[in-house]
Amino acid sequence: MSGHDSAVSRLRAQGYRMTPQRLSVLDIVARRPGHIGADEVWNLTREEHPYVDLATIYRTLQWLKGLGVVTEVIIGNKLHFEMSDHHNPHNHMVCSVCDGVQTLTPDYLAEFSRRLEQEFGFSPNLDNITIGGVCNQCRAVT
Amino acid sequence: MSGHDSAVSRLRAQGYRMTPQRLSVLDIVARRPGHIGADEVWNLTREEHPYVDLATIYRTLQWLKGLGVVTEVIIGNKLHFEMSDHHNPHNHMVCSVCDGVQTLTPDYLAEFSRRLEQEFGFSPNLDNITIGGVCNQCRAVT
DNA sequence: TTCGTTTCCGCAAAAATATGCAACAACGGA
DNA sequence: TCCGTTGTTGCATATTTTTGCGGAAACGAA
Repeated sequence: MSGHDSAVSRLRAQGYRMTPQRLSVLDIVARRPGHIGADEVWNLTREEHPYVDLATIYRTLQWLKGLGVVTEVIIGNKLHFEMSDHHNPHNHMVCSVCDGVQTLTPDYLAEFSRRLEQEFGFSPNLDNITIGGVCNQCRAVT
Repeated sequence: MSGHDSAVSRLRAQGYRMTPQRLSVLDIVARRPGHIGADEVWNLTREEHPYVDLATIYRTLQWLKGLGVVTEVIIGNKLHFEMSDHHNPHNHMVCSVCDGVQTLTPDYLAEFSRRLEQEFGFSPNLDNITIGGVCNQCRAVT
């Protein structure tokens, strides 16, 4: 059993049905160090359950994202996912040149977030935010 | 002539070819107060040029975005665009409940941006960033 | 004004993601 | 263990956005 057992029991406790599809998706995302694309999740899932539909993958991933179990990272024009680590929460900086990903503790965004809340009453959800830009190396190449 | 003349001459000066399609897209986005969806740009463009292809709309919009002429706003799962106003630059907060949009001066992001640059050598591009979350009213309804 | 170069566009198709609906199956209760 | 309820899935299809390619057109040069 991989490190997503607690997530599974929590979801079950919340009344969600843990289907083989969902378990498989969770397992695959948890196994992967770093992020994984939706298409790749599908391919890997089908090795175990050849019948799963791609729509189910997308639905499951969005569902897990909404529950805070996985985090979405936008790389190029594609969605990637990784397990949310609530002990080590982080955001992502994605280089638009090399598609490289660096992580960032949410401390960097805390002040910003607090001000939006205070000054506008707007509750930002920054969990899945991806910061685009150009990384050090790619900028140097120019 | 609408307020995008300067943009047109600047683009022309930079050596880009100003085709009727591009002029039309620019005109439509400039005319619209606030943001407009890609599909709607297409519909309006076709009233003048019935033959334009949707692909051209997307290509043109991405091109203008890259040049800083228009700003992208992600609303729900759709892309919207508006003229960049360099005298009054702003970002967007989009409510995930009501899809309402509020604007935000980039001052709020300046400190954050500066730190990414200094501490990671990462140059974020925050021009087109959209902050998701829940607005005051929608939170109250709960 | 015509010509040549080079960018841009229309078309077709693909890629990526989302959704409606009927059939199915998870899980608590009998 | 079996059943019924109700949340989920598979399937088909829609929607949104992107891309490759060959022909068309913009714009500077002659």
